[in-house]
Amino acid sequence: MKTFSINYHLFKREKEGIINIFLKENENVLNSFSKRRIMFKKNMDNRNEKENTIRDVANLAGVSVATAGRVLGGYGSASSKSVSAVKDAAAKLNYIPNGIAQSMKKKNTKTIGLIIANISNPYFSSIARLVEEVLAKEGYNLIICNTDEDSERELSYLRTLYEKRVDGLMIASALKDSESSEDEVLKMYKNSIPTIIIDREIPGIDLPTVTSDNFRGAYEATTHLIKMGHKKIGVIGSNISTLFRRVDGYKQAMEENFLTFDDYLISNKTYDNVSPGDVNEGIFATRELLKDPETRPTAIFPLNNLLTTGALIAIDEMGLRIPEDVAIVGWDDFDLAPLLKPPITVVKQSSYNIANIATNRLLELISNSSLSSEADKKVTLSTELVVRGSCGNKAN
Amino acid sequence: MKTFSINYHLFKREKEGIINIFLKENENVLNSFSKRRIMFKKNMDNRNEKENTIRDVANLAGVSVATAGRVLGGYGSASSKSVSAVKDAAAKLNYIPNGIAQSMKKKNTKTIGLIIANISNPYFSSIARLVEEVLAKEGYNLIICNTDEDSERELSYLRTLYEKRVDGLMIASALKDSESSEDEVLKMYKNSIPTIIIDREIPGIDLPTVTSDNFRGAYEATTHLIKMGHKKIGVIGSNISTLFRRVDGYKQAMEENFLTFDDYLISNKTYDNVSPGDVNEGIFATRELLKDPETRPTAIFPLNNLLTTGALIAIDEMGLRIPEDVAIVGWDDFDLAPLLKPPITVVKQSSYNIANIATNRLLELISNSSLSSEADKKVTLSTELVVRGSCGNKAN
DNA sequence: CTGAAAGCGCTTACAG
DNA sequence: CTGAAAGCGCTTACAG
Repeated sequence: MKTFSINYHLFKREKEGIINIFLKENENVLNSFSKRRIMFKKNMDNRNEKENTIRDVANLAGVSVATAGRVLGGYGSASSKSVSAVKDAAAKLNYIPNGIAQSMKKKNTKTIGLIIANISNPYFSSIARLVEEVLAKEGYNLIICNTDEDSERELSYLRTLYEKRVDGLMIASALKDSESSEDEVLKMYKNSIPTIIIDREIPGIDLPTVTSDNFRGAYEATTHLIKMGHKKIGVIGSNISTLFRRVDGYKQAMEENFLTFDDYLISNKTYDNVSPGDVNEGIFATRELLKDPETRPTAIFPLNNLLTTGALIAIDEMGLRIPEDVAIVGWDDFDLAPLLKPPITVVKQSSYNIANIATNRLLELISNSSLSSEADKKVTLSTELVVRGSCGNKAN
Repeated sequence: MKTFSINYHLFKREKEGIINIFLKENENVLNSFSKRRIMFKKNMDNRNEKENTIRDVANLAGVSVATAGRVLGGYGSASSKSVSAVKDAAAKLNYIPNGIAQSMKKKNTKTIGLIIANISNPYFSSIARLVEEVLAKEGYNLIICNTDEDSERELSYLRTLYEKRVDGLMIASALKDSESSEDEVLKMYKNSIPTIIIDREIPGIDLPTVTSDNFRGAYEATTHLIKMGHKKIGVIGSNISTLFRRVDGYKQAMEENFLTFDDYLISNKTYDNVSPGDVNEGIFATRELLKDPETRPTAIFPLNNLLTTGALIAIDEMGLRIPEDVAIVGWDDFDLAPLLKPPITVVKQSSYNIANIATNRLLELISNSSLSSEADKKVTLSTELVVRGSCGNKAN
């Protein structure tokens, strides 16, 4: 029995059909594994063969690689004769430059990473939409990473994005307040990639930030409920740093109005297989909060959009009436809010502004390595309380 | 007045502070433009300086670059002594490999491109969510591109993604039926990047496809409305290829029931500054369709989720009652559908299944260069009519 | 197990 | 205006 030594150069000669002949001749001797490896190599080689490089273009145009590069890349100058020869050749070969090689030399990738909890959350998806739109105009592409509020995953994404040498990073961090001061985390963020933090600050990390005024938004919503005569108000929201700020706003409003709040009114439990702040958390938490007619709050305030959806589902399920049995203020406005019976009062934050400001600052950071006005390194956008009909009025 | 020739080597000596001295000495002579250029160069050099390469790791570990690569990349073998020396060195230098250079050699980028109409459309965002999740487990990142149903933008994205040498492509194409046979388009799609078409077929392009059964979904919904006694049924949806299929399903159902449909019942107008199939199109089209009590249909069927939202908004605005004044079947289920008064009947398609099947096939395509079963190259998933209360019953 | 060297496909400083 | 050559940071076939 013969042995076969299939070396690299043999593969290279695939053009001349050598591998095919080789395969035919020895069909029964080769085991299927090595056959598969050879086929794979063939496929790869085929793929590569199709790919014309700038060298092919230069050859066909009868100029040097340098000149071809100058014409195609628009850098340096070339005679009009060279220009047309190269352009013709490129068109004929259907040449598409290799951006990887370009990135290698130019030290940029024209790619930005966006790290968020969950792209199917309308709040994040509308941010992503706008970020992508502004970025696309400047020639950047967007890589999207879903953390599901898991900081492990966030760190793993960060590492991958660094490896890919993205030109910039926009992060709605899953890091909890306690985690953010760890050394390793800091190291990741402090690496030299221009970074903008959105949606929530990362305590202890000094980077440009664009957030809503979470504290004030929650404070105003709670104050509104109090004005409408509610004294026992429940909030829903677990382990996300934004929500901590909102809970603080709630507490402040309660205290200022001399209202006490028992612990059970602040629902911040996490549930198995439910990521923090998700619809199901809203459903489960609302059920628990409202199940006992004796102790239940007269109003609830789910602290983000998905929790709001969950709360509405649970309330409907339980057959409770809004606002007679329980009033509600939601977080984030949504198209159908005015159509529900009754229409839902919400705290509205502008994903449009967050995305726009953050993206423009990121672009500024990328081109200048610094922000023009250090003064407003932290941008806080005010929220708006949109009063509709879901809070009732127990005051009159 | 002196002239300055600041050459490359001078920049390289920035470490020794030469540029800083140079800048100080000539502060008033340099115009701000050249100062900025010098600062930029400095910044770039600084950035690069920080970046440790595998060469630095090898030097520190006292081994060759090849050995360092073998240890860090996990290919080939190395002595345990080398392994620990290299690992220590890498950790000490906070070494993060350059994925660009790796891609250059390995001919892959571990990146997939997803081309969709609009990531802020819940249908697409839930697809994106799932695609990203499956992909992330296999070590791929996802670049997201919003076309807004504009085929020009789609082609431009395609080109960029080819330049970036993504390993695979998933496309819900904005191409209209008429455009898809153009030569240039075909050329783009026929390039050697593994590609899966989702959501809608591209006529004339023979690539693996995963779609819902749009025809049948619309046929069933229309049939349901007819069974409920509706004879004058309007549909809403403009220039998107999926919607053409749905219109066909509607027509078929109407014809089978010997119902005539005037042209005005098929609302397919486009509006300025409104991308096809968007909420505003739903609002505008519904207003027109329902404005005249004499001619208005007794039921409407908006052909996608955003159009459905728009229709609901318009109906509410006009003060019409569902289903007494107008019945409605929506496309795509949504969390709040059961909570509206009345609950909305919808055609439900499974973004979960589309995303899952499409992603797994793409991964298969990437690793095998072909699909195992050519037979089911085109996968069509059935839809489900979820009957709630928005269709009334004129039949009794 | 290991190192020297080639090469991936570009860009660019240098020298005509 | 143009070409030869170096180099970006890796991987890998080859030869010890």
